[in-house]
Amino acid sequence: MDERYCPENVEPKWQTYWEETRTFNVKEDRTKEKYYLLEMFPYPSGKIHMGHVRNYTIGDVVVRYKRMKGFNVLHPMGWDAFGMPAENAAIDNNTHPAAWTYDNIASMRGQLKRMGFSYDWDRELATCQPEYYRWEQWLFLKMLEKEMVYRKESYVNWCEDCQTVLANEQVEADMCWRCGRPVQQKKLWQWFFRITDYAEDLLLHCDKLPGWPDNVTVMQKNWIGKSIGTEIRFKIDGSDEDIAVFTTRPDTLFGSTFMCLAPEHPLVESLSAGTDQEEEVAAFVKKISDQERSSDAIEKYEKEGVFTGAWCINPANGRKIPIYTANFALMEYGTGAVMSVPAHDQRDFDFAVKYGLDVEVVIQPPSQSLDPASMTEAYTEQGVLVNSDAFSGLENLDAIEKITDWLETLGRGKKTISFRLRDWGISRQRYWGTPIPVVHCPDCGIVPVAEADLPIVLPEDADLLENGGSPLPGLDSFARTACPQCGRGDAKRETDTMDTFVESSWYYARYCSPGCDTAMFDRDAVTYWMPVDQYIGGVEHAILHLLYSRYFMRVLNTLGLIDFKEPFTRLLTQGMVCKETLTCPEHGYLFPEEAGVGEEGEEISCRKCGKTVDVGRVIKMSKSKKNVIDPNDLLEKYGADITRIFCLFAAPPEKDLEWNDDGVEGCHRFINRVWRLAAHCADQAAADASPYRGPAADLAGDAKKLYIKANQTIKKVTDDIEGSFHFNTAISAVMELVNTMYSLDLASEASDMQQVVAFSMETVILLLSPIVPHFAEELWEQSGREPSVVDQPWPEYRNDALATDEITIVVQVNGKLRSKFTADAGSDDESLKETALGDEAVAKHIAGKSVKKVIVVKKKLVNIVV
RNA sequence: GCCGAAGUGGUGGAAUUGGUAGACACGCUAGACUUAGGAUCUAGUGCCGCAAGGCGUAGGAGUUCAAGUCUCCUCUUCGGUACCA
Repeated sequence: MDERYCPENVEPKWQTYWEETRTFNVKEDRTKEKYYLLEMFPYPSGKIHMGHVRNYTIGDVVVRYKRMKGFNVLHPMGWDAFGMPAENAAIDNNTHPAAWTYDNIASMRGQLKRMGFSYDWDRELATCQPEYYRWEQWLFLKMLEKEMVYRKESYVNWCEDCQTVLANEQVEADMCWRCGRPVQQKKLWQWFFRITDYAEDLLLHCDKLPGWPDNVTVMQKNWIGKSIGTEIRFKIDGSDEDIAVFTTRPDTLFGSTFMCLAPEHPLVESLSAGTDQEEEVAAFVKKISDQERSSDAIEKYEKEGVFTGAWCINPANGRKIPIYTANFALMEYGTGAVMSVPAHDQRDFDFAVKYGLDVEVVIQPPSQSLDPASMTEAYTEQGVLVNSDAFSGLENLDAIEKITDWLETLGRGKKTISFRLRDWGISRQRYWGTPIPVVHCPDCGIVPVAEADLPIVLPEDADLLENGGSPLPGLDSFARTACPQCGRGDAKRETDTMDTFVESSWYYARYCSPGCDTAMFDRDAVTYWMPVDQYIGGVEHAILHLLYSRYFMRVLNTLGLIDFKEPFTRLLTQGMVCKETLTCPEHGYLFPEEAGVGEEGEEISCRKCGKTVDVGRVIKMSKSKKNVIDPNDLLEKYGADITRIFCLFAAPPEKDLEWNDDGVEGCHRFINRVWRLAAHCADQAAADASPYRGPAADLAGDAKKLYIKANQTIKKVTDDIEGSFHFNTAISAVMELVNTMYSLDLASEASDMQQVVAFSMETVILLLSPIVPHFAEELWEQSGREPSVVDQPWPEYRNDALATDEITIVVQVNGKLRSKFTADAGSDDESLKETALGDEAVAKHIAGKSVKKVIVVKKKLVNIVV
């Protein structure tokens, strides 16, 4: 046996063994309970980073544990292969997105294999393969048939200089990231999935996902954002037309003193036409339309608006109020029109102050009297209605329903439910994605491609354009086609591709039968494996990816393709791996080794140019932020197992991890401590002893102590994996057991001690085996057992071997710790109290005071109140 | 802005229903052992103090015999984001 653990010899040996024995390849087996564990598949960016290592290590431990528990475990891996980075890399490196992507897949697959992850590689898939996206196109056609997908006009970021559409990420401070020119908004016809049809159901089931973390379901609920409110119709002055608004505060209707329309609202142009305001309105609309309309960007803009020149009538009191168009009114929410009540809405108040509009108080707080002239902010709390005709005097919460009912009798309003969730726009004016399978015919309009013609293969002979735009519209061999309906030869194929979130919304179902070429998936396989029992991935996907996946399963369910609706039974949202940024003004982001390490208080400087490095914030590691740490260095130096155990030991999985590899030496030492311990045990009589598995009561002394510790450790590790995935505490429990073994005289000739040592050593190996599998296999084999440790059952603990005979009792005086003593585990409260009161250290603190009360907490503490 | 989290030694992190704050590690300080290693072993290590003792879980209030844990307020950091009318 080597002096120390040599990963360079051991790890390839067992990786080959697992591969040759096809240990992790699975089939449907109805005699066994299934367990489907999935980690979010990676984007093939080139190299795996620490976030992947952390994510996949967590999953791998659970998979190996469940396997030992007797489950038939599915653990697949694949590639989320379409997306923008491939296009950017293609332009930068003069290659093709496909070549770049497949190269990256090859090297990342190699890295994952080197980590010893237990994937069923036979099920590997990449979403850029026509065999995969074919079924996505097929589903699109089904959805089109059922009107679950539709077209409408909507805005995209547009760079006039580059003549191309930009993703939000490609817009930096309102400027195009390529040419630095201002970005405009451009209206295009785009495809949308009607996810809002499922808003109610998606919301309802947020409460039926007990295996999901609360923060995720809460975020999803808020994202869907159901609000019950009232739609109120205001008559336009001098016209028969109405403007509908949606409000959750109809109780404030009498206080509405102006109205705001979204700049995109269809009435904005017609209302201002012919008025003095026409030009000003047009200029404002143009200005707003050039601004990025994402919330991040909008925050930067001050609330502003322009009078449209038109007025409307408040249906409650007949008051004539001005109609504005304002940048804070959104076309996507409610009706695109806001009834503004400046006295009771802060945004409206700010706007009213800025433009000198009336403020009318209609709700009075209980204790004070509001005066519009002296108000400095809106009053948004509860109160009693005033200035509201027949409704004055009502509590405002009661008035909500009463005013709504009244409006209904007037024919001017009704109760309405509104969702914040918007339909999912899936069109992307990009090359590297799934082609949308429709044809635009000058005669027939939009015509779906025939199912028999699928897949519509993304042409791989296209060259990316320098401006980053899609080459597809200009590629006649792809874009020109015959109309599937009338046969007309000059029809144009749809050249937009799908949002890459579409591929990731169903890949987990495809893993059940990845080779299936007659359907999206084999129904029997999906029935057996789905839903995913445990999904693991970054918390940054808490909303979009997870919500889209839930939506997709509902679509498949509606189409009769599956019997369930929720894709993921349990969810673990893993924290991000973060890193402090080090930025040189000359060279941009620096890796730590490129920056000179400054002494305390000293400035850090760049090794290349000597300039002072800016030590920035701690942010998530990501390709785009160029601060990824390459796990290869760790892997080279320590091997897979030490990298794995270190990732797990550093922090509990749901927590963010600020990367720092200082602690890795400790894990390295621990592994070698176990290695030497195993070697030592093999030299002892324990090598031949059969592991003790009887009751603790039959043991005494060190043997009993060790036996109890081993049983406690099994319980602790099992509970940690099963319950919370807190591997860090599971590992420290095993460290404690190992420390206990080191502290005892293991060479004792006593046969029961030898049996307990054999049991403890076996326990250590088995408990560590999901975490450091190569290491465990090697020790298992060297202890003279047959491979493989992955086929061993998970160790069981005995309930009669968990409690020790003696307990430590803490003594407090007025809640402050003053003394401790040990007592027999069976001692009753009264005797503990006696001992505590008689304690020397305690006597000092209660001397001269009278004991008012003594609180005894069973087997824990005594608190004396004086 | 909104939604969701997090804040504990020099560092990563432990702490059942409120019940010994700092498990387990890293680092550091001594020492031992050496055919000097990427060792290994032993002891110490929250802060202040010679000590008795006091102070300590982002900050401030509160509830309680007892608060890292519960309540309220404030601050900071992180993730998501499409200005919730």
